Formats: sequence, structure tokens, C-alpha cells
Amino acid sequence: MKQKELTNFQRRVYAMTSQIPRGKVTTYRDLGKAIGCRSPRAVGQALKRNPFAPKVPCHRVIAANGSLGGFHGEKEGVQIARKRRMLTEEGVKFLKDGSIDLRCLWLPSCEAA
DNA sequence: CACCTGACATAAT
DNA sequence: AATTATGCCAGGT
Repeated sequence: MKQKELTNFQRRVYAMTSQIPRGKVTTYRDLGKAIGCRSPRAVGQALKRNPFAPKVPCHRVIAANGSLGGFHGEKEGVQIARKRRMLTEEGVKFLKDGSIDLRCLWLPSCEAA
């Protein structure tokens, strides 16, 4: 653990992520848009660090193309398998293609408004 | 302080 | 349609 303090940017990301209701998911882009960031990469970086592991449901954040993106720094592997299972347990459905069910998409702007 | 990296996205080839 | 290149923002070295 290197970074002891969090930057304002990460606080926004964690705040929004923690506001995601159970059984819902959001994308890096929409989340970034909600916090005023046009770069989904910055959002992903903040989540990948995830200093609040169980506190911040980072597994509820996915890529805009419907992919899970990554989890725990792994774009594919056991971590991704767990992420997919966790979402399924929360009620999120997946398509045969492996993409997430857009019906469960949650727009953070709804809370920001 | 400058350069590189990264859980993405979009445009161009 | 698939792959490559560039853009973007913040953090790390």
C-alpha cells in the first residue's frame, strides 16, 4: 500500500461507484461523465486501485461496449469470472455473447441530478 | 518535472 | 467486420 491519501478525483469515482444500487451496473464512460471526466481511463485507474475493496462495488462498473472490462487489474482470468458471478448473484443478466444486460444499466447522472 | 502506463472509447485503415 | 492508432485524464516512476 503506497498511497495513503486519496485525491479528490478518486473520491468522486468511489462516491459514484458506491451509489450504484444492487443489481445494477454502470460504465466507465457514464461514470466519468457524471463526475465531469471525459476519460474513462482515469476512472478505471481509480477503481483498479480500489482502496475500499468491499466498500466500493467496483465489480458493478463495466466497459461501455458491454464487456466487464477488468477486475483487480486482470482483464481476463479468475477475477473476471468472479466479477461476472457476483453480478449474476445480484440479479444482473448476461447475454450469450458474454456482454452485460443493458437492462441493468444504471446512469449515475440520475443521482447527480 | 518529464515520460510511461493503464479496469476505455472512438475514429481511421 | 477486425485491427491499429490516437485521444483522453490521472497516477506512478
